[in-house]
Parts: sequence; structure tokens; C-alpha cells
Amino acid sequence: MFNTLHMRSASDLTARARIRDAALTRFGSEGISGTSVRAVAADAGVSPALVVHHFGSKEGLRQACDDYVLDSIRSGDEAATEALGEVLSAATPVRRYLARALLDDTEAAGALFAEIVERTQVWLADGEAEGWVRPTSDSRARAVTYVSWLLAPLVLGDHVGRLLGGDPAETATAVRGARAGLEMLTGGLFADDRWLSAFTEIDRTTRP
Amino acid sequence: MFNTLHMRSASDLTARARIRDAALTRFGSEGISGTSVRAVAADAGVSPALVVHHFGSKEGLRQACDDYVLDSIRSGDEAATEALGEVLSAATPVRRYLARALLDDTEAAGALFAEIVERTQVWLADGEAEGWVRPTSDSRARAVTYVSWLLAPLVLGDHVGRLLGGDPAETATAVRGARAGLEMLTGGLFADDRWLSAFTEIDRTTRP
DNA sequence: CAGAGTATTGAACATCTGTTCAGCCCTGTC
DNA sequence: GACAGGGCTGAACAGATGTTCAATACTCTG
Repeated sequence: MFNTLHMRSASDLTARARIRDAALTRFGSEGISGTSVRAVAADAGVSPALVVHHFGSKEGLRQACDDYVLDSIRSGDEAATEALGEVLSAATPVRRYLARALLDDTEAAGALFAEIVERTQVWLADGEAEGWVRPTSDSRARAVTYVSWLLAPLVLGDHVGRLLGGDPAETATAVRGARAGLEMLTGGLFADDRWLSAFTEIDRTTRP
Repeated sequence: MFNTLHMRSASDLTARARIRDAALTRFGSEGISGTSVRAVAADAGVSPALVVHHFGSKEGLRQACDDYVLDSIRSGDEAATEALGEVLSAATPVRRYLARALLDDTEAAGALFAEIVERTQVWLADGEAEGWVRPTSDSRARAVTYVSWLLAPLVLGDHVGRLLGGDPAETATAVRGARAGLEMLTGGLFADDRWLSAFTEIDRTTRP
């Protein structure tokens, strides 16, 4: 047997890492409660007992996945927006896991969402000051909505991919969607105020 | 005991309906594989055996939920967009279930997504012809992206709600996000072409 | 080489899972 | 009043699940 302790921290092919990767993939595609410890162990070529030896419990394994994904996103230290863009076009298992975590409303996922929103709000405020972002009546709501729009293709990746071209997770497909989004955000989608004013009208009559 | 066969189809409080409602809620909040037949039965005040008696199996129950949710959305026959808007501000269990179904990539959910995109594309094309929607270079991608933006707050409802105001699923909260979205779509978010052209640049240099 | 410590395993556990089945209760029909 | 039929149940089963535990293999330190 090669691959001893010497190369461990470098190559990241320890049993521990293999288990984490297998869990990431399976948790992402089958869901957390839909994944058995035995299945993860089998994928990693390892006994179920080793999984709990390394991570304490299934819950511990899930948290290890959370930490790994979040760190790999945060590692792109700059604007979280760009780092997120990389993840979006990068490894699909991480994407799927992140989507699942956001839907399951993990504590870690919630913190990440809040963090991204925070940074985005600052980024948009800067842009507003510098004149390349339009002013708004509710900068908080705009940041939240903008971030959820960014995240949407991530969460709905399968459906979007299927309708936009054969291969989901294909770069070209993601690019097509991203361009369409940028067009809407730059030029606007609606040419006049009909929907916005209609909305304002409804809102005013509904509100006390 | 009242509530016999006579009023069944009208009042919809049969054990069968109670089971379906309980399943809808639990499936939505805990996930499908995270929900046990026994838990659904307990919520409905019914024995586990009755669940399988009515729906054949757990899978049958899930399909019944699919059908129910999809029908309740499609029932708003007009533009699916508006019907979806109602659902978004309406019963939360249905929202959560729909989000879960979209992420789990159910066959039914995929069909629904495709259907909404189709109708939206037509709707946008009409608007383009009538002049209140701006032209685009890729009408398909725009429709897909637009729909995923519509669906985003639905899927990420918990996080959006938490950051936008105390009560998630509160109407006021949803309204705040919707207004911010409409502002971006009407006036545009970015005041100049810097991001769009930067994107085009990257796309051209990346592509062969 | 002896010993400490970690990685790793097979077998076993209690519990929970979806599902089956024989039978009860209730209502409407002849 | 006997009969049929469907809603409904309790108990049971086989299998899967998360987790435990004692024991083995391995590597590093002295």
C-alpha cells in the first residue's frame, strides 16, 4: 500500500476526504435523509463503522459537508458574488449540495445567504454612489431579491438546463441563461411602467 | 358520526383528504424520504394501514400530492404566471411542497416548469409585439431565466423572509420583494453596459 | 524491537421503515 | 334481518437504518 500519512494533507485522498466527497455527492442528489450511511461508505470504499469513527454521526458528517462547501465558497475572498459565480460554473456536486442545504434551511446555509446578501447590498450601494447602479426605494429588498435571482439557476439547475440545451451543468448552457439575465438587468425587461404602477395600485388599495 | 358519503366530495374532509394534506405539509417541510408513513398517519389521526389502503404505497401518496398541487396551480387557467403569483402568496404548505418537488426533479414538477416557461415565452413574445417588452437576442433563454427568477423566492422563501422582515410567508414581506424585483425589471438595475459588455468579452475570448 | 496510537473492520444492537393481512365497524341494499 | 362492501384498525413481518463494540492492521516514536 502506498499513500501513507506522508502525502495525506497534500493529496487529499484520505479515507476521511473520500467519505466527505461521497457524502457531498449523495446528499446533493438523493437528499440527506434519503442517503444512508452505508451507501456513503460503499461509495468511498469503506466500512460504515469508519464513517461514524471519523465524523461521530451522520449529523456530524452533514456538518462537515456544510463546512467544506461554505469554506470553498468563502475562500474566494473578494466579492462573494464572483466566488459564487465560480462555484456555479464549477463542480456540480457542490452546487447540488448547496441547493439542498439552502432548501433544508440549514443553519450554515442561512448564515451564508445572509452573508452574501450583506456583501451584495454594500456592493450595490457602492455602485449607486458611483452611478452605475440605479437608485432604489428599498435597498435591502433589492439586495435580497438580487441574490435570490443569482441563486435561482443554482437551485433550479436541472430544469433550467433541460430547457436551455441538452447538457445541464454544461458551461454553454449556464452562459446562455446568464446573458439573458444580464440583458434584463441592464436594459430592463419591461419598456414602460404598466406592471410597476399596477402593482403600486394593488398595494395601496390592499394596505389599510 | 356525521360527514358520511353524501358530503364527501363537497366538504373535502374525508380521511383521504386529511391524509393528503398531512402528507403535503410533512413532505414539504421534512422532505419526502424524511417523512414516514407513520408520521403522516399520526398527523391525519389515522392508522398507517389506512394510508396505504387509500394510496397503495408511499410513492402513490407522493404522486397524489403532485397531482393535487399541480392541479391547484393549473386551475388558474389564464396565464400561469398570475396563478403562480396566487400560490406564492397563498398556502405555505403548497409552496414548500412545490419547492421540494422542483428540487427533487419530480417528473411532474419538470413538466410544470416546462409548461410555465412555454406560456411565459408566449406572453413575453406578445408583449414584445405590442411594444411593452423589450426585444431580446434569445427569447427562450429569457423566458427560462425569468421563470426561474419568479420561482426563486418560492424556493428560497425561508431565507428571503428572514432577511426581509420577521414573518416569512407574511404577505407584506412577499410584497416587498416583489416590488424590488419589479423595479429592477422595469427600470433596469445597471445604469450602463459595463457588466453586459464585460460578459460578452469573456464569452468571446472563452469560446473557440 | 516494544509500545502507543490511530485507522479500519465485521458482527451485532435496537429501532424505524414500508407493507401485509385478517378482521372489525359502519352504512346502504335486497 | 341477512348480505355485501368499503372505510378502518392492530398486530405482525422483513428489511433497512444509525450506531456500538471488541478486535485487527497499520504506522510512528522511543
